[in-house]
Amino acid sequence: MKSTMMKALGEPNRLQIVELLRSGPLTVGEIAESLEIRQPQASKHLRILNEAGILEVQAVANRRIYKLRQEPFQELDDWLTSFQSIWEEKLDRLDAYLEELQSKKIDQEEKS
Amino acid sequence: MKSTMMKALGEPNRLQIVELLRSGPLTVGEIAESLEIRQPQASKHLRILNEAGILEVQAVANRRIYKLRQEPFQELDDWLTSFQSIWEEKLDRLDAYLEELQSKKIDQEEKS
DNA sequence: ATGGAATATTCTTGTAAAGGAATATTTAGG
DNA sequence: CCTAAATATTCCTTTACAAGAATATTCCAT
Repeated sequence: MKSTMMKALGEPNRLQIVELLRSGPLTVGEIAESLEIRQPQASKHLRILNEAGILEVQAVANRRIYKLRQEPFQELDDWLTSFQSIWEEKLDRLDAYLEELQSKKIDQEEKS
Repeated sequence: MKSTMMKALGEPNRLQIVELLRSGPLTVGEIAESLEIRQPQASKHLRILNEAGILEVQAVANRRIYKLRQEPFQELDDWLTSFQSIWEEKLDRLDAYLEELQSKKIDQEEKS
């Protein structure tokens, strides 16, 4: 679900992790060091991002290499694109809406 | 900040409000009714969305008409677009990364 | 001015989420 | 086997957040 992804990215450290991973895959330790947070917190944040479908892991010996998955970002982008088309059409129809309210009010007055 | 917007949209009701407002401006009461939540909760969620810069209000007599603002969505879209270019380049360079790790390991062995 | 409708705010309470410290797990190397 | 490194997990405490109920505010019509 989109709101799961949003929620995951709503935490500043996690958004920073995503920014970091834009430059390529990284290990937990590298991420923790970059963000200046402790390793367990890094692991926890990575877990949440992973469970939200934003990341994927590859185990290499001792290490875990995390990288971004493309799909969720693609999906989000599609969603936003679907906004663009509507933008001019419906969004700024405040005038129309006000008139609508106005006519409802008149109806109501006619009844009384 | 982007994470503020994400955080705001990370709450399911609030994301639904945004979906609703895609069809045009609405009053608090209409939103509450649509989402089947109580008016005070609707007001609270709208407040958070508003403070995140996602909405704007127009007072008309008794009512408050909320509508989407374009800018934050545009900004988010730009961010996502900036992902696309990086996508093929750096993201899937796991091979390269592994080799890098490998060479570091060799360095280390040379020292001992 | 009074009452009612629409909305916002406050207060409280339950629950989730984040950080810290400690501990468990896995893996490679000796 | 034993140790050290990298990572994950658990437990605890504190903070943040959402829903509910009640109340305040604003505005219009009478």
